[in-house]
Amino acid sequence: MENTSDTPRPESEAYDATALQEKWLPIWQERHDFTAGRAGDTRPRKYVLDMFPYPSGDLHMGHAEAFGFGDTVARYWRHQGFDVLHPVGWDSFGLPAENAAIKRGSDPREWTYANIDQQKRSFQRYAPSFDWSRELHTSDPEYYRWTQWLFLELYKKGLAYRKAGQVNWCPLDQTVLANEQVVNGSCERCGTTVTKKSLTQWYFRVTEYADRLLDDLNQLEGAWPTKVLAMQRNWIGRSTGADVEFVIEGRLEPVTVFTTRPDTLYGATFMVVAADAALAQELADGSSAEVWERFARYRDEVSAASDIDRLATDRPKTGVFLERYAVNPLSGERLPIWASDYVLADYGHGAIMAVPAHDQRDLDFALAYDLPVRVVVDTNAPVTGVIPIIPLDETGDAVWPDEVPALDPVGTGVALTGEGRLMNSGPLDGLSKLNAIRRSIELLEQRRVGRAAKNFRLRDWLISRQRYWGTPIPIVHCVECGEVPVPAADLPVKLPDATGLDLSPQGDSPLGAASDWVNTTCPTCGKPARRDSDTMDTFVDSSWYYLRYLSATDDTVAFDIKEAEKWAPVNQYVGGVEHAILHLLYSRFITKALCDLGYVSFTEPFTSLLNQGMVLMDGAKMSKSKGNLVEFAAELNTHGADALRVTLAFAGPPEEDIDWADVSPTGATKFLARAWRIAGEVTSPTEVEWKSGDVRLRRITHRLLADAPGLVEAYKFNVVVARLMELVNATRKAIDSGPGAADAAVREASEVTAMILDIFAPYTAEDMWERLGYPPSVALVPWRKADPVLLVDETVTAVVQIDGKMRDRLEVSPTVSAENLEAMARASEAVARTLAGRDIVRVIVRAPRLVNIVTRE
RNA sequence: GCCCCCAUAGCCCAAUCGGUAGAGGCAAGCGACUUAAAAUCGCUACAGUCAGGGUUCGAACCCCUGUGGGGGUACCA
Repeated sequence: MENTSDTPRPESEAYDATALQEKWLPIWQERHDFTAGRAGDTRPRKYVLDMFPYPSGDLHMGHAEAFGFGDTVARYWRHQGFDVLHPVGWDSFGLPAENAAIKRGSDPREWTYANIDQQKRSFQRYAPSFDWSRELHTSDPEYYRWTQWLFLELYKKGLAYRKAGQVNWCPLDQTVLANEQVVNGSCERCGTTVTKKSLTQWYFRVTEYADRLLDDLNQLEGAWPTKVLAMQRNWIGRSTGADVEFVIEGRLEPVTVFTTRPDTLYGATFMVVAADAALAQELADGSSAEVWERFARYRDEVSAASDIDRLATDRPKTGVFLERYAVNPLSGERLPIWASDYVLADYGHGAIMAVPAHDQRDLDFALAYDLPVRVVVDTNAPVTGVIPIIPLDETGDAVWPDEVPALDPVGTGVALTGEGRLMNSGPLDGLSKLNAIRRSIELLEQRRVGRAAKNFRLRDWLISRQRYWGTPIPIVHCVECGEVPVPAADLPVKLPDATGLDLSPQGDSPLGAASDWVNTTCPTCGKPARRDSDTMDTFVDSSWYYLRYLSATDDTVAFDIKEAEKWAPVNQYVGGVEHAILHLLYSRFITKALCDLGYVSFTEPFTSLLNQGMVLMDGAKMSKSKGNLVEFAAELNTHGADALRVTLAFAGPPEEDIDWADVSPTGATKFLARAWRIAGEVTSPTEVEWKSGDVRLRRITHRLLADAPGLVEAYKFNVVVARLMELVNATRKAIDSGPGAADAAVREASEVTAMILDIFAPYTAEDMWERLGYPPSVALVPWRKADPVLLVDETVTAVVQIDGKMRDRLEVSPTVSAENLEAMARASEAVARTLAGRDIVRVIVRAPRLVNIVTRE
């Protein structure tokens, strides 16, 4: 290869991004520099992971951003001397492939793998430093075999089970929908209003881990975005209170209700059961024929009601009186029982005690049906430890209200939910809310009619899908033996060929029609049996993929425990906030389950998380229909990978959205060209003595070497790019109007530019490195140590303030003493002038930066 | 309704611990080079930090209230 560093290029030489890509890509593909975990490698390890892409169409700008950031982190750690595992794969099962197949009458496999080919080619040009030897596809039998293994492990532990339940149902597509496929109460595909249907489905028992999933979030504080932590906490939604048993007249078994306010038990004036719960039906069955009929009508209305109706929280409350009664376990009071849809069948026990005075929903219901309302907490009474907020007037005096608000929820229509003192509550009278909660639970426990309890918003994870393109559930249904797990030796249960199968939705999994496949023999008794024809939610595939990368080519285990010890958990996870709840929660759950099963020794899969923002265009999410789509391929062709990556990194903090209309890829190209040109202008030899170089330029170089690690680790990529621009500008100046191109500091600056630029713009950096006289690859160059001597300036500017206002500046030594600095400040002419006629009260000195003289007139 | 985040030049964004409001870019203007243009190089201008209050010697930064924007969630007892 021609060495260009000693022959200055003509001025007209142009930076050509495309040429650099074509030059270096084949060389890199030969070198495999990013293979991680080579035998004998003793470097410390880092695992940097991007959320793997779903292969639909080509890569888009969102991919460009996320994978750009992930690669910046990966390359950075490599420069810092780590053996970095940075793998990539494909989340290649899923509905879009199936939809495309139905539309064209083709095989989802073909569509998927064709897209993967295209995305892979784009990726290679974009040049993230992936270890391609670990590439995986969740739709490969060699992958989903281990997803099936995972299912069976959970099954053995009782964490995978089948139950009948209400599921989202699209009446047009005749299929079950995942929660995330229901958008505003409509099917995301056809727009039909989604209804509920009762079906027997497979679930993972996530709720068993609810406490740990919630509590362990504290470990991630500071390492995950606060927003994601908040979303997970809300989603899990733990609430504490009590289970209270109510005897039902004419029924043997008491009914248990959950409440967070057992203190208000004496204020309960009726009971409500969920209209779609079995209990409601049972109570109606035991009532008069008239009630039974009214209830049946109401129940049918409710089940036909769409999610759209349910979404309207302000719609009037409805319900049916069942003409049955419950007995309050503390007061002995007789409470009428109603059925209503504002009580949810699958939360708590599907029944509540209604305290209309202190719960807004109960109050709304009571007002709608003219039910009694009894206040049992005096929210005007002062409570120790609770500071009442009294408004202040302009002079700072307290403004006491003319009259205390009346305790009248019926009149105001507003329930009293605040702090207060108990009243009308027998043994609880006079207690504060908190103490009354405690006391009421004691009373319930003494009388064996209740106990402290907690409940979660989180529900078990429904994993069955009536789809073809997913991981088959490895269970055989036998008339004799029931559910029988497929023996490990028979895995994988491979998907049958799609040809000849009707993939269009008809309410059953298409696999059920593949008679050669579905009909089998029972592994236990050998009699004819049927395979489970559902496939798993693709979130199961992605819940453990980070472990498969560690043993991607091992066909004996899902992942090697020793490899997991070495690499996992993931040090840096990068991906979109759209997965803030589902994927991350599922992955956390699976990790905890695998920990309990003894396969891993950690409980959290991703120790730190970066959520990149979205790439917008003209303030809006990009879409073809809006006509504001920025095509990744087109941008890549026009500007090249480096300029694209620099543009995205430079646009702002990575977690914030980027409006493509606000940024300038041509600006990025200009910067890259300047940096690259300088590398060609350097005339000093590679073995030049750094110390001989221009100190001013060296200071800038070394400050960047010192600051960049902290900036990268704080995800301030935009600042690092800005600082690189500053360095390049300074180098340019040194060449043109300073010590000139032959100065050692110019070479040093250019080498450091190339080394750091590699984390954003690998092609340009690699070519600079060559122009500077070195062989590839700049990606493997160790981070150069900043010289501490160069980090200290000869002089610093000290600011002299009087009463906080800047009055003078002094050039002082960075080691100036507080006494000297104060004396210099007092000696300043500008200071003396301002100080005339004022008494000095205090002097605050923060050497060497600041003196503040505080005065009094 | 509840929860979370954000607000700094025309625009995108910086500002380690509370200590000089400006690092960088875009757009703009001027100049050098050029027969000219592009490219390149150089120079210039532009805000007092959304509003109001508080704490402090000192606030873009901490606290309170409000406004505007974005996101999450939705009858969870």
